[in-house]
Amino acid sequence: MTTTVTCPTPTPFDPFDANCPTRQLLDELSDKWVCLVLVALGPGPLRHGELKRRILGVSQKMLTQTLRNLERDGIVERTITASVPVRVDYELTPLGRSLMPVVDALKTWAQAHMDEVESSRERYDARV
Amino acid sequence: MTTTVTCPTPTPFDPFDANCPTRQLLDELSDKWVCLVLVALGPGPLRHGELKRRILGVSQKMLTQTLRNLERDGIVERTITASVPVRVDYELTPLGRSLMPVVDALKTWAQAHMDEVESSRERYDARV
DNA sequence: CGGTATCCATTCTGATACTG
DNA sequence: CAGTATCAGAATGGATACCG
Repeated sequence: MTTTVTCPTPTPFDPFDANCPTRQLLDELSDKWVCLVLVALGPGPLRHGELKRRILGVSQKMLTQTLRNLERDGIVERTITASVPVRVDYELTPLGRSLMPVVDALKTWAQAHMDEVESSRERYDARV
Repeated sequence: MTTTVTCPTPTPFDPFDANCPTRQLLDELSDKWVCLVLVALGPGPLRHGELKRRILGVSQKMLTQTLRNLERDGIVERTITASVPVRVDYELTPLGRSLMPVVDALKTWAQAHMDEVESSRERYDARV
């Protein structure tokens, strides 16, 4: 006889497996600019140039590349308004908004614990 | 006359500023292996080899490098037991445990929304 | 077992120039 | 304004060999 157990989280996806698609997705989300872009888009749509000015130090190339990936994943939506010059807005999709709290928590954690991390680094570097 | 306003979150740290230390910290946390290492250490201490077997596809070099960074930041603690051969355990510090829910949420999000992301990608790739 | 050091191919990224 | 194309230099990461 066979017994079937109902599991509360029946996800077959396992990022610990190198070949699971979630491994690659996690990798993509763990990108230098993803967190900042998503947090920046949290309050509402922004144009390319506005994003670039908000996220100091990002190059146009990297910003575009990051936005393209997020658009492809369905996390960000790109809207083109035909005008002269053309206007392009980026905003979070519902999927993107579901990710927002997560990346925002990451940013907030970094801000909240920066001091602790810095003093830990000093201690670490001192004893070498 | 000067009025002082008490702010609930008086963090002067701003990761949108390229020179803020949180920018670099966020960058470090957004590393390919950090999330997996922390999630793996969630349940309890693990040896180097155990971690390597758990996180399929990570090279010894990358695992060591990731662990060193996390140790330096005070997120992971490294314990050496003198024996033959030597035994090295890694475990989350209290600071690291405070970060756990965040990275776990990221991993869980990836698992929960992998299907949506994949179908979005197919749609995106189809219209090019 | 855990770790370091070295070598080397690959990838990444910023700068620059150019298009619609 | 938004974006693409190109190219050279930097950073990355894997493989390998070796140490305590």
